[in-house]
Amino acid sequence: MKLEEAIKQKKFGNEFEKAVVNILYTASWLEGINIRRLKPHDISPQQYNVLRILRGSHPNPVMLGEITERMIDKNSNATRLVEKLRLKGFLKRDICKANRRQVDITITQKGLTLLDALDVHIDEWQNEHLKIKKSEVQQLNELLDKLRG
Amino acid sequence: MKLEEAIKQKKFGNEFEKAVVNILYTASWLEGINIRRLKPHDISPQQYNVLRILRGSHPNPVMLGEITERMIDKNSNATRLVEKLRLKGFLKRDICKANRRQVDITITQKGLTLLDALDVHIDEWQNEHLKIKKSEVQQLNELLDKLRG
DNA sequence: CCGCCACTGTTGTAATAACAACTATTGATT
DNA sequence: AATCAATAGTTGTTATTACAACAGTGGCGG
Repeated sequence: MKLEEAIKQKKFGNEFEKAVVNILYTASWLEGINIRRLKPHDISPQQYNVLRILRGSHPNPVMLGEITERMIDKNSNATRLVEKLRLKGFLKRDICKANRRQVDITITQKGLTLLDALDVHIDEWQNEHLKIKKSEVQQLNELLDKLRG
Repeated sequence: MKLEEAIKQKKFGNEFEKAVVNILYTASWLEGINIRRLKPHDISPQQYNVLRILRGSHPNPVMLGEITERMIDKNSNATRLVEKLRLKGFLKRDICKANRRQVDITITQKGLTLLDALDVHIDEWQNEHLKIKKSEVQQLNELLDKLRG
């Protein structure tokens, strides 16, 4: 759907302004879809993001600060996200013996199983919601990378 | 900057997954820049969004529900955003006489002045942060519109 | 009219974000 | 070894979000 219809705005100051609104709107739209996808599993998009970072370096642990650096939304508070996931049994937390300031986080089997379950329908999910061809989506990725400089 | 560097992730399941992350990351990045731009004026991005909607139909009022429909982030609670802006004197609220369920919102001169002040440096702001050519940004807008279906 | 349902906003709440101040640990310097 | 700055996380606080329940108003069929 055209952005103009989605937010019922006829015109924008210029294409750049429109792009800013378009990105923010599309992100909010995706976030909503994502929340509904994750809700049955009782995790938030940020918690999902943490688990995926952990899976990426499994079986090696990731220190807390690195989680923050690698999160999509850097404003999330990794300490509290990790604690919530720990309570649900999706990861474990260990104080690093070599450097006791540091906290090593490792995803558990339960966490891996959850991610696997979420992966199963990922293709359908993409086909259902992302109405764009593969060549176009590549181009989109390039443009977004370029925009950020 | 390439997304892979920004979030230190080497590879993605496919280009679609990467696009989702890329859009969310870029939106979070833009949101951060926007917060810093608006902070000196003591308003949030959502409050800014409301004021711009109101300016769009000024001098005609906009009913509360229409504000919600037209907001970038539909999850914001328009009642409370409007109340905050009213307390700062940027808009006025009137119960519609023809239909007393309805609340008509109108931007005030003070609100218009604030938006004008924010408009002044908008071109510089775009040039400083959005590292992309006009033809490309048009393409980006088309791709985002298409992606949402 | 009366009852009912759809419409328009409001309010309550628990969870989360935003931001800053704080503690603990380490390494470097003298 | 004592001091100091830098590093790594934690905690506190206020504001905002997400979601749902609620209340008032208007329109319409009987």
